[in-house]
Amino acid sequence: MLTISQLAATAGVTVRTVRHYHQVGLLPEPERDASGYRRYGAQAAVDLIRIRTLADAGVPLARIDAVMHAEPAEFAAAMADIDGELRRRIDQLTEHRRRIAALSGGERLVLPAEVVAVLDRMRGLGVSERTVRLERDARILMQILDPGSAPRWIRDKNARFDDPAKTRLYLACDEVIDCAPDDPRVGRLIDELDAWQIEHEGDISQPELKVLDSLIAESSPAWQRLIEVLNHRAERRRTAVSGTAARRRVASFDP
Amino acid sequence: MLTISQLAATAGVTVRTVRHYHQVGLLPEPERDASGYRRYGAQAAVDLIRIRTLADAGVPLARIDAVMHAEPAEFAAAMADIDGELRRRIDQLTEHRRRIAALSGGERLVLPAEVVAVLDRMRGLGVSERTVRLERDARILMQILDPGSAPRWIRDKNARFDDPAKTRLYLACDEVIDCAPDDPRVGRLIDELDAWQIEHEGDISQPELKVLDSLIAESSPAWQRLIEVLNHRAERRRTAVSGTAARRRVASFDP
DNA sequence: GTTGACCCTGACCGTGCGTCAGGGTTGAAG
DNA sequence: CTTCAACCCTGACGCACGGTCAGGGTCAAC
Repeated sequence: MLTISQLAATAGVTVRTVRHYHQVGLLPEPERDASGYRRYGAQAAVDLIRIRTLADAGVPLARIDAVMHAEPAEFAAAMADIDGELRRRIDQLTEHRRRIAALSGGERLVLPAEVVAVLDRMRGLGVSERTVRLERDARILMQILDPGSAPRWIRDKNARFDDPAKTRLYLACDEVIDCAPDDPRVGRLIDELDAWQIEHEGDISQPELKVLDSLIAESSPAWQRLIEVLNHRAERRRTAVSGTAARRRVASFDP
Repeated sequence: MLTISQLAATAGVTVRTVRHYHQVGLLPEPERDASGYRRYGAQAAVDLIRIRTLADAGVPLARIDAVMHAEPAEFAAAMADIDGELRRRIDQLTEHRRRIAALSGGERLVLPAEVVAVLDRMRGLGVSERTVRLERDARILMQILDPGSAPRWIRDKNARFDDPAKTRLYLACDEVIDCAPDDPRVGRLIDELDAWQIEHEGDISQPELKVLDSLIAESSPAWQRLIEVLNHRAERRRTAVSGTAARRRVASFDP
C-alpha cells in the first residue's frame, strides 16, 4: 500500500495535486488507515498516471474524466476539439506578441509614427511637455472616435507650424495654460484668436469636438474660459445670421 | 461628462471591466454625481484606451501601471520580458498540441505502439478484456518504474503466445479470474503453474514485482490466492536450499 | 521523550473578468 | 401620477490548477 506522498512521487506530481483531484472527483478517495491516512493501491497509481498523461497534454481537468471513458470515436472528437482550443489560444498569444513588438517607443504605444513626428516637432518649437501630452491625448481619443482623421490633423498641424504667425499664436496659448482664467493675458489672447477665427469660420465643427473641448477644459481653467468665450462669440455671430442650428457647440459637453 | 457605460463603449470594453480596473487601482475612481453614479471626463477615456492598448497586447494588468509610467529604457526591458513570457507560454501550448496529436488511439494514450500490438494479439487469442486491461495497467506502471522494460516484456509475451502450452495456461488463468479463491479449478491451476514455475525458477524476481503483485491482487481474489500460494511454495523451495535471503517476495506488499 | 518527516483539513491567493443577486435612479411614454 | 426600460450601485461567487500557509495529529528512530 502507498501513502499519498509515495503515490504522488510515483506519478511525478505534488501531494497537493492528488488531493485536488480527490476534491474535484477525478480520482476516487481511497480507504483510510486507522489514523485517517489515505492508503492507495496500485490501481490508483495507474489512474493517476493516466490522468496526468492527459493533463500534461493540455486537456482541462474538467474534461479528463469524460475523455478517459470515451469510445474511440468520441475520444478522437474530444481531442480534435481540445486541439482546436489550443490552436486558438496560440494564435491569440501570437497576436499579442505581434502587438508587443509594435509597441517599441513611448508614444508609439497608441499612435502612428507620423503623428508622433508632429508631436516631436512641437517639442522642438518649444511647446510645453504638458501641452504636447494634451495634443497626444486628443489624438488618442480622435483615433477612436474618427480613425480617418489623422492625415488631415497632420497636414493642418504642419501647415500651422510652417506659418510663423500661427505658430506664435499657438505658443501664446501654451503660455497661458497655467494662468488664472481672469488673467489679462488670457483676455488679450482671446481677442487675437477671435480675430483669427473669424477668418476661418466653418473650418471645423464636428460633434466630436465636444469631447476634445472637454479634454482641454479638464487640463486648464484658462483654456476653458478661452474656449467658452470663443464659442460664445462664434455662436452670436452665427445666430445673427442663421437663427437656429447652432446651439450645439455651447451646450455641448457641460455636466 | 460620461457615464460608466459611455466610457466603456468609447474604449470598447464592458462596464464590468471598467469597475474591475477601479478595483485593482489601474484607473482612478472618478467623482460621483448626486445619486452616486460615477462621472468620467475625457481624460479617463484616454487613460482607459491606453490601458486597453497594453492589455490587448497581452501585458498582465498587474504590470500595466508600471509599464505606462516607465522611461523608454525600462519600458523596452519590460516589453522584452513580457514577450519572453508569451513565447514560453506559446512553446508550452505547442508542446501540448504535439502530445495531443500523439494521443490518437485509446491505449496509445500512454503506451508505445508495440505494446498496444501485443495487447491486441491477446485480444485476438481470446483473452478477456478485463485481463487485457490488467496487462495494460501493469505496463503503464512498469513504464514509470522501469522505462527500459518494454522490449523484454514484448519479447517474453510474444514468446509465450507463440507456445501453445503456455498460451493454454495463460488462458486458464484468465478463466478463473472471477472464481472464488477456494474454487477447485483454482487449486488445479495452481498445481499446473507450480510445475511450470519449477522449470523456470529464477527467471524473474525484481523488486518492482511487488507493485504488480499488488495490482493483480486488487483485481481478482482468485489470482491473489494463486500468487500467494505460488510464492509460498517457491519460498519453501528456496529456504530449503539457501536458508535466508528469500523473505522478500511473501512479506512484500501486504498492508 | 524528543526530533524530523509525514499526514490531515480548511482556507486564501492569483488572472481577468462574467454573472447573479438585490436594490436605487433616470427619463420618456401613457 | 404611474409605469417601464434602461441604467447605475455594491458585494460576492465562479473558473483552472494548484501553491502556500495555518494549526494540529502520527510515525519512526534515536
